[in-house]
Amino acid sequence: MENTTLTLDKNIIKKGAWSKEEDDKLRAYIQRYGHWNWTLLPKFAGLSRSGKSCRLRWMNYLRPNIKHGNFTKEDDEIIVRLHKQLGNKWTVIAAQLPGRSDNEIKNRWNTHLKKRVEDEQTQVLENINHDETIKPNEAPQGSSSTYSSSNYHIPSDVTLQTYDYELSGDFWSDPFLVDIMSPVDQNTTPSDLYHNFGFHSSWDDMTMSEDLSWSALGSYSEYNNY
DNA sequence: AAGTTAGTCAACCGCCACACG
DNA sequence: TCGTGTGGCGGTTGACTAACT
Repeated sequence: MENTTLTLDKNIIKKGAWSKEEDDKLRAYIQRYGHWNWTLLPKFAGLSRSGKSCRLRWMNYLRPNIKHGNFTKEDDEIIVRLHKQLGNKWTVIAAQLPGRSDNEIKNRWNTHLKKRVEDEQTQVLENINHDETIKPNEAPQGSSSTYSSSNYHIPSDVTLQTYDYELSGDFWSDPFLVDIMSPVDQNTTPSDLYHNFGFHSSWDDMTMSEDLSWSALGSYSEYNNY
């Protein structure tokens, strides 16, 4: 008897960039049948891709209402704030930015925001050291030439907490350092935030109906008869 | 114009959690 | 309880492109 199992032949699994034809096949299949099983889907859709690859392509680029690029300042602000609170919980952060995929947000952080935050951190640290060393009531009288490099030191009792403050609400004018280093509520866990944000997956709406399931199974039969 | 470097981002990989038999 | 399959997540890679020399 002929083997009709759906084990994917790893020798024909395609990798790399997706072509327009592949996108069209995947989009058309999911719009008609839903993504009832990512592992089997590529077979039925006529794609030589892994289920994971199909899922990633759909989630990041093909699903309806997905946005690409053109991050606004507000988008960046949300990402930075949530990353400060949650860390690398990209899917949770993405849930707060409709139309954005976790992958895109992760890229946004890694290529733009991370460096920006680090630069701001460095700048604020330098300012802290400077302010602690040169206090107006302690500054030496006379010309600035009386300063020597030995005047600059990092006070042993200076901690980041000393400079804690509440953000004014404007990401583009607020320094990052303290806000990053000392969360507003130390008792808040990522789990708390996860639930407090009312996180839900937009994919709940994409759950396949029973009818579609049967349609897909019909497709399965067609496949096996092929 | 050609070569090099840096930045960007799509896609893959490995791991983990969960469901199910 | 254990083994297996699947979906999902985050880290990382590598191809591509723009900027620079």
